Amino acid sequence: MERLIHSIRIGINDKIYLKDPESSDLGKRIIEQSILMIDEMGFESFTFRKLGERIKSNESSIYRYFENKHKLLLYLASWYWGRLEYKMVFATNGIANKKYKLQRAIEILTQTVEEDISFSHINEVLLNKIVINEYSKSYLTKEVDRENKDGYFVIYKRLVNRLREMIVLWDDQYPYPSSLASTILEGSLHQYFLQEHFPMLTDCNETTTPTEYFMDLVFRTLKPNSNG
Amino acid sequence: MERLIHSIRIGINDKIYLKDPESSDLGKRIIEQSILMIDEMGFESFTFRKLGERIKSNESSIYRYFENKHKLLLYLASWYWGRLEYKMVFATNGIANKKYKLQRAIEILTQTVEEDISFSHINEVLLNKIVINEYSKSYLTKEVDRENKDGYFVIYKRLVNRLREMIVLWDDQYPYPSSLASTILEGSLHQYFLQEHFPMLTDCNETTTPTEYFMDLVFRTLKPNSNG
DNA sequence: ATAGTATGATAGTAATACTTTTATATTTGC
DNA sequence: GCAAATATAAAAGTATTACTATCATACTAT
Repeated sequence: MERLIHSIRIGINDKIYLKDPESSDLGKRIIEQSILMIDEMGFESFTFRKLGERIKSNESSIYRYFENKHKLLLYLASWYWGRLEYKMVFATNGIANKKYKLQRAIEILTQTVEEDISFSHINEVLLNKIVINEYSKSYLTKEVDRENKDGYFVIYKRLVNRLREMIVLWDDQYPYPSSLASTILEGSLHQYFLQEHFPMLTDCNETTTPTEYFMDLVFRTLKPNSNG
Repeated sequence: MERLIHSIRIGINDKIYLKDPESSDLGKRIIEQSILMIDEMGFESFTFRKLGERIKSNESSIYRYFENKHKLLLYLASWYWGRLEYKMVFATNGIANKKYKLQRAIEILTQTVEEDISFSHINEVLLNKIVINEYSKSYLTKEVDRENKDGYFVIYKRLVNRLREMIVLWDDQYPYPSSLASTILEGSLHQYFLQEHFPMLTDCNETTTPTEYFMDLVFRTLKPNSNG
């Protein structure tokens, strides 16, 4: 089953890139090394020139794949959310018990990637760290509405919506299922960030995970609906 | 009372600036116009050169007040959180009823600034919008630990902690008061952002506010403790 | 064998994020 | 009221960023 997960290709909006990085060796090196570099130096300090030096390729060649580093971040984020969506759908598919289904979803969505078990060029542990530290920057821009219209955030939106649906399934009387779903996804990244940099602002630590916090929060908040 | 609020000076860590912008006319123009410009063009496009042109001053003069635009953002954010802290302390001070106290705090912290009633150079409505759109960028950096150590986020941390204390006051059995407090503050900004740009991901709209959502969430989650 | 496509090397441009120097106002201390 | 100190302005300079353009070369597909 793990092998099956790894062989799945994530369908990313092809407007995000100029040339599909999955289509060539250079493209894959761009993705592989950009993940390592953004993790190391942060998104602000990361440049295509530096990436070019690292992969011993030319800056201008990288520009043939991505317009700019912002688009590359959107690509990485889409890949990450697509992967998470797949994991969630896989893990919850066929579960009849509504509570258990929602529990499994929350589990998957609020866990960190602990080890990179994939054989691909994408280091999922580091990609997870990048999403925690940089994802907000991909939408906190003046271009967000145009890019949203162009479908750059579809996967993320679909994921929030899937979670929302499971919330409604368990409690169809709860008035804020969309807000709760978006709070779980965004808040989970935030709790991981706080754990690392502002431990005083969170109860999450080595022994308590964001998963436990959100699991508790959700099931204190929701009541099972009448139809079981 | 409103007048009293306005006459309060926010005590901002003096390491954030090189020269106190409150100490001169030029300093105040820098703050005043930077708020307008960051709101207009977004933090990425905003530069000290452009600000210099706008206030008809010299770029190098602005650099005598702030090392760079990142520090300026930290200054604006600190001012905003300091102001909010003051409003919250003022609004909750002396309330004996623990539930009502917490309710008032959540109300203050999750509301937007609707109109700029102050007579100062700081447009609080726009500053509130800036915090929604840009605050995350001030801490999602590689320098966050050093800057945190230097005390650049003390006001925000103190605010989260004050909220945490009121949560504990109402329910001292709840295991995640810090996480809940940080979720409310951060999540509230996020819900406002979603309302504006991703309405499908939130239940907040013209008729339902983030305040209602979080008020409901918190009081579904917490149970009053035995000692009233 | 050749046409097409991908990549590489080099150079160039405009803007950014500053720093430095020097000149000119303005304030303040006596 | 004057000198000294301080604040601001003007101008120029530097390194880096974020690209774009041109041309050469290599590899690939028919």
